[in-house]
Amino acid sequence: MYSQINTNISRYVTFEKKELEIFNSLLEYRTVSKKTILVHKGEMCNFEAFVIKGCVRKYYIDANGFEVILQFAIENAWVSDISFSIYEEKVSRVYIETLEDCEFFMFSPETKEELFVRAPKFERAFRILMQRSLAVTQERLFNTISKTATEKYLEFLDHYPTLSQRVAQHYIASYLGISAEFLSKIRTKISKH
Amino acid sequence: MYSQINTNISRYVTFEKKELEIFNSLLEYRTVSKKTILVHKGEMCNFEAFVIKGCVRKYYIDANGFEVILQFAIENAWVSDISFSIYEEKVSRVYIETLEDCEFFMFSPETKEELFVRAPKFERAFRILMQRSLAVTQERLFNTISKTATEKYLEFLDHYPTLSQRVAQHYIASYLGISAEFLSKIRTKISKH
DNA sequence: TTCATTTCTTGTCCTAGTTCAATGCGAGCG
DNA sequence: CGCTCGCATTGAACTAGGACAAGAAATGAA
Repeated sequence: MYSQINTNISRYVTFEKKELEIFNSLLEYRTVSKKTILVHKGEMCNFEAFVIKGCVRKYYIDANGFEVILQFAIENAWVSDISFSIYEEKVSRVYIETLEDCEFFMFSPETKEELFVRAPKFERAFRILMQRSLAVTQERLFNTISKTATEKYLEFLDHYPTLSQRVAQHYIASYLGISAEFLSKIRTKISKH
Repeated sequence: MYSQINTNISRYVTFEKKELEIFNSLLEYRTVSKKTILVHKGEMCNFEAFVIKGCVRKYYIDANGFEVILQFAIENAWVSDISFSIYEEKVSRVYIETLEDCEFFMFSPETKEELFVRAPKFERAFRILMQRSLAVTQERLFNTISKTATEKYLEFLDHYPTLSQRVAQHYIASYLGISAEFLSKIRTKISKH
């Protein structure tokens, strides 16, 4: 049961058996059914979740009520809602919604702190994880600015080949920062090469 | 001399005097004159730099030779070139260029590792730093997708009030992901409210 | 001071992508 | 079994922003 997450966390840092046991004992296993929004019970809770199975989207809602998908997370990916508007405490809120029936391992901020106290090496693992997320997000920013819609879509298919089968197209459009209609037009154009 | 960087690194983690001494002893002080590109001597060197004084831009060049500015860094900010195209080892390369005469504290990856060995608490500080960078980049991605050029420019002025005085406008345009000409038009429209 | 180079502005034309329908099409549900 | 209802497609009209070009202003070197 834990092998999946242990492999993932050990990708850049090697842990002792004992450290992994501490890690695993602090994880909360949760199943969540399709189309549920993982609500933060009350206050600002920056949780962290590891997707064992399933698919979620993380999105924000802009001033005009428009959704912008910032991330899809599938098997072996991490999602979290590290709070986002730093400058001002704006209303822009993150939503994390399951798109399929999901299994997670979850962390509260407190248990994460406990982990770092009891096994400090995890600090390093999570730093590197953060760094990789940052690199991915920067790449995405770069693509968003410098590529055409068609290029972005083709690159998306390339990087996430399974995802286009699993999620609705208008979600992909939202992820790419284009309208659902235009994505549809791109697709028909591509299909008749 | 070190007070500036020590204040910065102590923002989210409290260090002992001794730890800060180790930290400071590993920093390399460097002055770089205006309009120089901080080259990576040869191989892939993901350095980290703290800006004591001055202003730099970090940018990528896309497939069509177009520059995209991903970050401005001024006093008390960090810049680094964490390698970026993860999926493939593409030609997309990062450039970090000084826009003014600059003073830095710099780290090589090796000295950073040495720091973590000798004072592990820094692992935590850099993790939190990473996390903040990620949040900033996500915010930027969100803005790039969901806001109009005018909104983006106004927000830029709001967040970086001094920067618009210090750097050329076409750099700001490149940062906002719009053309220099269009930014100019936005400015004239704004000025006659 | 002068000349050169870079930066900024302004106008015209153009296009990638949006918005707003209308229509078709499955898939889940009672 | 029929009926929604959300999703995808297509078309037509519209617009934010880009590309190009040419002049004005500013910077900077000699």
